[in-house]
Amino acid sequence: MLDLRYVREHRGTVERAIRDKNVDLDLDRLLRLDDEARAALGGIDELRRERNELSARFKDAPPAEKPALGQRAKALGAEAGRADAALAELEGELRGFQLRLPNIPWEGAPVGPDEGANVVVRLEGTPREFPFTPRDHVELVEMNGWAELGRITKVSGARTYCLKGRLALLEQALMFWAQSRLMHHGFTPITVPALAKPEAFVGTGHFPGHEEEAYEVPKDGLYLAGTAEIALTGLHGGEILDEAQLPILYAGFSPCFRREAGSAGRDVRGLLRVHQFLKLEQYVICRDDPAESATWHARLLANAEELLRLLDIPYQVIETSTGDMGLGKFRMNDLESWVPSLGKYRETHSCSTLHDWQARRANLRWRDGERRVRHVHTLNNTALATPRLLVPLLENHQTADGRVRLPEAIRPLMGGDEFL
RNA sequence: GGAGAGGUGGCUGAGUGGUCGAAAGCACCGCACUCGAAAUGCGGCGUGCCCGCAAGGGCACCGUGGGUUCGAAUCCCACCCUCUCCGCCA
Repeated sequence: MLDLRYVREHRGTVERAIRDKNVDLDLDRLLRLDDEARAALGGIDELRRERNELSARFKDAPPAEKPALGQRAKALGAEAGRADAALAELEGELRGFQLRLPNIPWEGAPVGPDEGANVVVRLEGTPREFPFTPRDHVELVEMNGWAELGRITKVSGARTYCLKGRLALLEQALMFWAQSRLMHHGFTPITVPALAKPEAFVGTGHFPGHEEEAYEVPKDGLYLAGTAEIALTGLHGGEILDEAQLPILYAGFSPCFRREAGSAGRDVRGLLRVHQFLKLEQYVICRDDPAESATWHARLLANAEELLRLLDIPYQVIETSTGDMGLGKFRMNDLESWVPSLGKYRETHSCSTLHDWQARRANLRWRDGERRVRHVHTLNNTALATPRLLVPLLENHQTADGRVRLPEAIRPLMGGDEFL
């Protein structure tokens, strides 16, 4: 969400963001609604002021004047009430527009309508040359009894899975390992609910717009979140944080649910794109200083890269284009891990800076040295998501006989064994 | 699921339907005292929006939404949430 005053005063910048982010939004209409709403508000305030004035006189007024005074005050109040109802309608419409206002992307973002405009900024690690034909992760998992991929659809439908045996253990080991490392980087491990109220989804910017991506629990008015970001943004929502509390660094762990509506037929095989998964998310709330949030952006990315490096997974860093980064993002970098069976890099991580766009929606603020109240900046980045990351992990480290060599970093948590 | 209690500013906690955006204390900020600190004293100290260059002015908000009234934190209704006890459960 953008400040309407900002929109009024930086119309050109907002127009460009709308265009670059490929957003369908009538800015003229928005500004017109804003004008009307402010004009209406002025009138209502004036009516109420008069009403309040009459009411204040009522008590000490001569008894003879009271009926007339009361009547006039009541009439003013009723008029204000009617005007207010009309204003509420205006504001409802205005808010609908306001919620779809995109954040202003940073000047370094490639401009383009979709992921085709994304830029590879760095390659890290070298994809392994296999002296044999590498198997894909589904084969590896099946020949080792590490999952139930077919059977479980009887129970839970497509895009669901069971991890079994040592792979089930590895998932937990990876999560524990990543959480520990982040803790040493100063992040507070925190587990959060996947269940959340729709307001929380509005707070992050997932609603309105991406309702189709979330599972709904209508009986209780709740939705299942596809990321810990939802709960973590809401966690401090409405608060005014003290400067001393900042930055807040969370390593949020949660089950994640995604309906994958619109990706029917894509990645249906295996563990790459599933409806339910586990994710450890780095999350930062900091002061609204662009230099500071830029520093955190770099650190989040570095932390995620460190984990990938320690797991010996080759990856590339993507600078996401304006059209692909999403409405609320200021900047977004994806990490894509090498998947041998596909012969390409696939997204396993996403690092985003939202500036105060989310903070405005979630009403998340801090008080600065001059005791002024300001919105915070928020950032989030995948630290580790499974089972998606298991795909490159298994495939990159497979041996000719179908075993998987564990990266050294994770061996201590897997009984010191070299192989899974 | 059953029974009860309660939701007021960062916290604790007052608040006869009118001068209450809200006492008091704590916390916090400024100043004084001090070599410095503590203690003490004085002053300040909610949020949002609108108008204004500013000074300042106005409106709204005491869980949420309705209602009664000239006037609601205070009365009425509904809902939400929290806490305690019982039941059930991981």
